[in-house]
Amino acid sequence: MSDRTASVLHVDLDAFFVSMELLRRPELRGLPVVVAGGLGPRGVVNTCSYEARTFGVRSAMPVSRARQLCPAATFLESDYPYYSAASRTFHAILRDYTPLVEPAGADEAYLDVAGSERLFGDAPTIAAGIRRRIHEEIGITGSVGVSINKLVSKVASDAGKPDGLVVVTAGEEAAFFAPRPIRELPMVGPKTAEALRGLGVHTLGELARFPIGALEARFGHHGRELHARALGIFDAPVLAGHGAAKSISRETTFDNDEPSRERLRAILRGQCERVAADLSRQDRASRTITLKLRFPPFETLTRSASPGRPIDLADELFEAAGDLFERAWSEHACRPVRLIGMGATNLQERARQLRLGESMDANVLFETVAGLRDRFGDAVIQRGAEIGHSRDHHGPHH
DNA sequence: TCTGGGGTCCTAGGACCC
DNA sequence: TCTGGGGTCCTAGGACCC
Repeated sequence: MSDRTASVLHVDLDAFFVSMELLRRPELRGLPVVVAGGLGPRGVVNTCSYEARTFGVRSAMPVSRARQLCPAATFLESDYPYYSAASRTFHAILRDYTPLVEPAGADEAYLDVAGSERLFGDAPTIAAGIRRRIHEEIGITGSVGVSINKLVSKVASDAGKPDGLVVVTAGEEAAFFAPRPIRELPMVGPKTAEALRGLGVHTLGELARFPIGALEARFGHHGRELHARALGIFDAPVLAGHGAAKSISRETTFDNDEPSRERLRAILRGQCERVAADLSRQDRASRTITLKLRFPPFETLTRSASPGRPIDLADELFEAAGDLFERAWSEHACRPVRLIGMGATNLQERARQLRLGESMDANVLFETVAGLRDRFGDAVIQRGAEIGHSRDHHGPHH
């Protein structure tokens, strides 16, 4: 069948945040542990230990639900600065084997080792070496899938979790996929899975045998793609690096729905400053600004505007986002807001120079603030109007 | 159960241009 | 009169991923 050799690896750290917490809290090993982005009333689970999973706890689940399912679990708040050092070590290990490393988040990446085999051995040998080094140098376990493409390697590493190595030899892709449930295929989320089950399709083998025409009638172009993927066919190559960002955004969900126009505007202003700082560091400017509002119970709207020229300063972002906010909010009768956010999209390289007489002080200030927030977290510096807000109890006190 | 925050990609309709 | 076809940009929303 295939004359390609299996040289694509997907490497994934196991229950990354929880594994890192267990390193410094070994007394919790073997117990249900849940790490959540926030422990407030609207927090959701980031990662949980395999012991917690036996109670039905899952990623992206509301913390309130996780507490019901497993009241005995230890609940911890995510500590991103602590995890990021391990993440850098992880990616550095991978780059020791090939420059062809495509990061896919803090705790996973794809590698193509076709050009590295003379130096380091065949792909399964390299996979074993990577797993050993992750364990020795970070102290946690990782899983690896090896196959001819990114899709099959991803499914393979998931199948081996935790602490697994799964090799799918060339030509065996469809057979490896056939018995697996459709939800294990990347691109089949809750909605697509429900629609497929409605067609009587529960496994990837059933999906592969389903008539393409019927899939296209139901899912459009999506249908043809689903069918190909069910057979393990996937062409996108491993691309080094992560490329320039296509959008930059910040959003905030309130513990209690926020009714105050002034406080909403102040939060929005802070978000514009953070986005402006990111734009500045990446030398990018935005041609489209998007405002996001969510009203209770869970009704989300977005409004966007494209000013005539690319913009990148906090004042410019806030001028656009503030206008969008005023219009959208009054359309919704100034109801209390569950979430407010803004984003810069349609990014392009920033060509602008600092104009004579422009407020250099303000730009220097913003970049200083951005640097402090990088090192100590977003809560370290806040505008006066943000202080005393309901979400502050998450942050450090000064 | 009651749903974070940061992203990517796709669709679909309408405006506008040739 | 009352109408083609293609291309591009913009906006709003939604599915999906980590």
